[in-house]
Amino acid sequence: MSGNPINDRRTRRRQETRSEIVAAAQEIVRERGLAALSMRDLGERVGMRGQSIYSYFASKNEIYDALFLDGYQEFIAWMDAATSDPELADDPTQTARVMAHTYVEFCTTEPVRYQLLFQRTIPGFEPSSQSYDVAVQALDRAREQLARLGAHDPEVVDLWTAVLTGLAAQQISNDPGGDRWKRLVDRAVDMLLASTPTDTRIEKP
Amino acid sequence: MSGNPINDRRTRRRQETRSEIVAAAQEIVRERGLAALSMRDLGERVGMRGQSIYSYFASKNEIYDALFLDGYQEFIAWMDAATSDPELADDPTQTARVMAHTYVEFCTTEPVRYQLLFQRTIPGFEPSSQSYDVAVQALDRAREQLARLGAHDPEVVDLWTAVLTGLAAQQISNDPGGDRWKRLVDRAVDMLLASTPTDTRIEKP
DNA sequence: GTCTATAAATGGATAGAC
DNA sequence: GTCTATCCATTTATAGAC
Repeated sequence: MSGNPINDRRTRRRQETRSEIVAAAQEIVRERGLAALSMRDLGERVGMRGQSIYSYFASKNEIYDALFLDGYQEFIAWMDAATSDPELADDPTQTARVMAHTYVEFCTTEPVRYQLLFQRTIPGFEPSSQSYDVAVQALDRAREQLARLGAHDPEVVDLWTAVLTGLAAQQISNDPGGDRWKRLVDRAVDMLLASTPTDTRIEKP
Repeated sequence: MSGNPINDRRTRRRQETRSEIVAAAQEIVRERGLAALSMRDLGERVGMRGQSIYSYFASKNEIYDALFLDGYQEFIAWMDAATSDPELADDPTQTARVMAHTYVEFCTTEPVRYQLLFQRTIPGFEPSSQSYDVAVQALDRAREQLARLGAHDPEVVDLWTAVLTGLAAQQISNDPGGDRWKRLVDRAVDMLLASTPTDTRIEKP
């Protein structure tokens, strides 16, 4: 990019500090909720005054945006890791099952992330267009995989996302830390598969 | 209670004002979200200073509690109205279908209420024991109705609530004002019914 | 790049006059 | 029962010294 080793070093340091700040922000919202993030606390946790954060992020919304982007990148990583098993390549049904488990686990292990990424519950926050692009791309990829089960019917995909989101939502708000709804994932998948007529599925090549 | 007509009148007036305040609070949260409720704004909307509200409610949490209680009473009213048709008395399947539609409609017509009653997303708010009792009672009644479909298996009920909550959640956060998920309710009910083996259902008397 | 100082707004809650 | 006055805490963000 620049070719100047001094500038390179400087921007690298800067990126490191930005990452530190985002990591600290993640800690805070995990412990106290999305709304409880304040620049003071954030600064304190990262070892500087709250005002100094503004040297790295122009506003609090930019911090939320970084969390949002980070969250979707983690989401992609989770899904990729779960579906990368070569045995799944020819088996869309099993792939869908694995994805279902991964999605619900992803949501319930970090409820705040679920809220930020999938529920859009933050008062004045809108993701930047770059972050939004990543989000759309991540969700499209997941939906595309599910669509292989019922290619002729987009409603089937919506039904899948609703069922899995519902399991996560109920788990988070009515049995946090438990598995009352998480353990129903397989049953839900069976139900969804049964309701998708085989003749609408794409056959193996 | 008192027998004193002057005190009666006074407490009646007082109750009227309390109701006015709760109604105004409902307006505010509907327009601007649960977190945006402030005593100042609330006072302004009801025609007094924010501080004067404290003559009726000891704290802001008491206002949330009144909204919570009110919301569950509305929930009961919706469910009763929807299931009071005498033709449903002998038909648990059709009753479940009607309840499903009513629940999703109830959640999506007032997302803030869904958030307050079913998602517990308010920072420091815990319902009072009285309000909590009403909530438990309301949910138990609904679950009891659904349980008639799969009496031997409480997991079936949890699956129902998850699916319906998921439809509402997706509708609210991904297509507010539309019907992309609402229109899948019948399909979801069919799917749920199909996954509940007939031999586990309670037969008509 | 981090600090101090400070602006400017907001919000919950209490005291006491009327 | 409602008001004024006020306290106190919190928070986002900017200006400017170092």
